Amino acid sequence: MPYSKAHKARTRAKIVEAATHAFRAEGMRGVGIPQVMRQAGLTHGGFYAHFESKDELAAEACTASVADSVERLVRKAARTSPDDAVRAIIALYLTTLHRDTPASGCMIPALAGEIAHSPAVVRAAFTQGLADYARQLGAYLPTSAGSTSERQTDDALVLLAGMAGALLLARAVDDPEMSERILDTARAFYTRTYGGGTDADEPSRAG
Amino acid sequence: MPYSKAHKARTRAKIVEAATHAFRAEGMRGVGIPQVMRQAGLTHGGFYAHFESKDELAAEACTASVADSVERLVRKAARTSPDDAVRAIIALYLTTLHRDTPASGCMIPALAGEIAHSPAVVRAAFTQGLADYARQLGAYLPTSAGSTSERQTDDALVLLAGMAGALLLARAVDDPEMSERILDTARAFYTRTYGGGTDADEPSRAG
DNA sequence: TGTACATCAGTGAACGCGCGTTCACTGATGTAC
DNA sequence: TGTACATCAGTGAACGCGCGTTCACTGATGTAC
Repeated sequence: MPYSKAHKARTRAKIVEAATHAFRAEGMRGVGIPQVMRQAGLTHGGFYAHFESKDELAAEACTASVADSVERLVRKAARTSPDDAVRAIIALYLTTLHRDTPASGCMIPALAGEIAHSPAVVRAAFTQGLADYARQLGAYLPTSAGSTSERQTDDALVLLAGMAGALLLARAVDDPEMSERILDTARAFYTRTYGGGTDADEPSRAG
Repeated sequence: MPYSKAHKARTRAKIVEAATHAFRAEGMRGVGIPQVMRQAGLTHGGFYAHFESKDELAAEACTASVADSVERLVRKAARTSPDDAVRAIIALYLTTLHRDTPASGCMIPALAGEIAHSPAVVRAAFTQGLADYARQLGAYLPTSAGSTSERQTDDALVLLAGMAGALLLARAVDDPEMSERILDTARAFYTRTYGGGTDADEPSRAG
C-alpha cells in the first residue's frame, strides 16, 4: 500500500486551499492549474489524481471560500457584543484592507461575476454556500416586530449584495480617492440602516 | 483614395457595438476577437486596422456600455414624473428581464469583476464612466436639507453598487426561486430607502 | 462623362503561446512474510 | 525486527485547441486626368 488515505486527503485539501486564494486574487479564468498546483507545492500533472476537471476544483473552491467567509464573520461576531455584531461585520467588510487583499477576502465580489458564466456544478456550490452565508449573517441582523428568520435571511442577502457591490466598485475603480469614498459612503449607509446607529469609527469626510 | 473616413468610422463603431454586447453577455475573457468581429459582420484579421489591441477595444467598449446604461436611465426618467424617477429606475433595474438580458443590460454586474483585473486603460475608462453614471443617477435622488450634489453622487454610487450586487447574485445563483427573492427583496429595500415610498408594483411575497 | 490608378479596409492563413488534459514513468510508502 | 513487493501519488513531457496578433494579399473605393 502506498501512502495513507490521510496523506491524499491532506494533499487534496492543500490544492483546494491554494485554489481558493488564487481564484479570489486573479479570478478563476485568470489562474491555470499549473499555477494552483505550484502554489500547493506540486506539479501540474498530479492534479487529475485528485480532481476530474478544473470545474470540479472550482466548485469545491467555491464551497471552501464561502465557508472561509462565514467563519471570519462568525469569529468577528463572537468577539463583539451582540448589539454591535452587525456594525462590526460591516466595518470589517468595507475597508481598504479588505479591498486590497482579495485573496483572503469575501469570495462574492471576487468570483460572483465568473460564477454566473460557470457550469452547473460551480453555480450549485455557490448557491448552497450563499444560502448558508445569508442565514448566518441574518442571525445577527436586528429583529423587528413579527420578523421571521426567513425575513432576516432575505435582509442579509440584500446587505451582502450591497457590500459586495461596493467592494467590487472600490476594486474596479482606478482613482484611490473615489475608491475610498465608495467604501466610506457605503459603510456609513449600511451601518445607519442595519447597524442600528451611525458609523462611529470614521469621521465623515464631507463635513 | 479608398473608402471614406466615414466608412471606417462606421465599421469601427460597429465593432465597438458588437463588443459591448458580447462582453456583457459572456465577459471580456469569455469572448475572443474572432467572435466580436464575426458579430460585427467581419473577419478577425481586419481588427488591427481599427484597434491596437484587445485592451484598447475593451476600454472603448467599457465607455460605450456605460454610456448605454446612462442613456437608458435618462430615457426612463424622462418618461416618468420627477417624483417617481428613482422608483422607476430601481424597478427597471431589479427585474428578471434585466437579469436575463445581460447583453443589453447594465455593464457593472456584467464586467466590474473583470475590470478589477484589467490593465490601466480599461480601469481608467470604467472609472470615468462610473463617475458620470453616478452623477446622472444622483440628480434624480431625493434632496434632503443642505444636501450637496456631491452627496447625491455618493448616494448614487451606493445605490448603484447595491443594485449591481443584487443583480450579480441573482445571475450567479442556480435556484430560480432564490434568484427572484433576491431581486424582490432588494427592489423593495431600495425603493423604500431611495424611492421615497414602498414598492407598489409588486405584492410582497412573504406576507 | 469615362478611365487608369493609388490607397488601404478587409481577408484568411499562419505565428507563438498558455491553457486543460493525458500518459508513460518513478519512487515513496504501508503491508505481508 | 528486516526485507521484498504491490500500490498509486506525484512527475514532467506531450497532446490538441483557441487565443491574441501578424502578414502577404486582394479588391472596392474616391480622385486625377
